[in-house]
Amino acid sequence: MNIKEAAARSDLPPKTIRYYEEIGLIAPQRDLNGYRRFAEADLHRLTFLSRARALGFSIEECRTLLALWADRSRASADVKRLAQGHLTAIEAKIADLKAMHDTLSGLVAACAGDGRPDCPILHRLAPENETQRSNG
Amino acid sequence: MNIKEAAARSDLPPKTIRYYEEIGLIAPQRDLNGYRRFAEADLHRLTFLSRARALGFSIEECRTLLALWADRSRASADVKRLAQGHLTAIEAKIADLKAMHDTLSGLVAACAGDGRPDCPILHRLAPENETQRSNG
DNA sequence: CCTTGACCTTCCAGTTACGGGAACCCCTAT
DNA sequence: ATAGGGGTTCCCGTAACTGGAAGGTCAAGG
Repeated sequence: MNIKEAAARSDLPPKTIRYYEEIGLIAPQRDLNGYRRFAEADLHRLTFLSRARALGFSIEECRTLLALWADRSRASADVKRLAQGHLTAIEAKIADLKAMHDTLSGLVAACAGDGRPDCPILHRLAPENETQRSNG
Repeated sequence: MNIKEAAARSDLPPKTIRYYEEIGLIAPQRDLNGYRRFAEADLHRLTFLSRARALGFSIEECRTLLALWADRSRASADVKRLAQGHLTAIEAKIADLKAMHDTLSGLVAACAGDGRPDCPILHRLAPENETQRSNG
């Protein structure tokens, strides 16, 4: 199949597929006219990549996962370690975002949001009031 | 003060401060020797930026916030709208990350993590099993 | 045979918000 | 004079693509 069908079936944009070839994640054959020809095996790799990316794995993590997937003698411990590391990173990001969210939602709630200039959000950001900070 | 002290007092790296000048967020004076000279007003802007960035506002949002802060006749509604938009974006990111987290933590828990090759994580990513997917 | 339109190709630039490092200048103390 | 610890500019690299330009290919229609 050509790139457009591979894109549709893997749920990845053609541009992304070309990029994945460029960085060596896939290596489809070429037709005489230069068009990429995707075999089922290529499509499987693309689908694998699509799902791994959807779970937030980085490209380099995906590269490792692909290698582990291809290695019939892999240890599941290696996969688990990688996934656990990613999971921990996700948890850290969530914690960061939740802290921002808590602070910001309080400020938004406290802001009148009318035509007057007084605003607790700006007040919180302004460096005059060093004392009443609690977070940030 | 010189850049190092401004950096220490605003809790921003010198590189970041130079970058902020380059993109027009600050405009410190220069000494005859070419060194940047930071007045208190510059430091206030840097501190404001430091806090806004810590709350996750993008550079362009910070630019707007600085303008609103400087505008004594602003409407708090404008600030609130911007903050609310950012808050919504944060909530969307948290939701995405939580979805990843839920899927991934289930898979990690299900993986034996021993020397055997069988692995539910890879199984979930592999495109053979189209049916038993529940989340992607 | 020619054209149109939908494909495909490569290549280059831009995105976000900086960080690293080179090459070089300035200032103070010894 | 020299050593060190400032400062400066400039350029490259990051992650993972996306957009767009310039141009080749292919099937269908007139």
